[in-house]
Amino acid sequence: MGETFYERVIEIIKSIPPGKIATYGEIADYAGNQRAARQVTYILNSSWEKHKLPWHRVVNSKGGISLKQGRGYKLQKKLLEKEGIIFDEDARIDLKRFQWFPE
DNA sequence: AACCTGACTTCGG
DNA sequence: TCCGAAGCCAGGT
Repeated sequence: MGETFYERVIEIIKSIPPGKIATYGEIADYAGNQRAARQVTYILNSSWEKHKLPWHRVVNSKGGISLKQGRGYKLQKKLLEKEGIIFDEDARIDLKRFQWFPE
């Protein structure tokens, strides 16, 4: 694991396998600061390209996509569905079935 | 240093 | 279950 919260967040996100998803809060938790979920979004925004992060595999605690329509919402949903993830009629993912947990 | 903001979360009614 | 409010973190201004 990396030295800083930032590095650990990067590592964790990179290790989320295809077909699985993780939540912002969960990632912040494993990275060492359970209350820094919002910071995870910041790291995602600023560094997903640089580290080639599978950004689409990160969703909110309700199992839904937080991006707004017109700002990546459709793309994220499409990428996840392509990996086999299923959304219910309320556009939510069944966390019990698809949530990934680090070792 | 103060204030605003966001791809968040938790909790109470 | 479903909001709304309040908590929270840190970068940008």
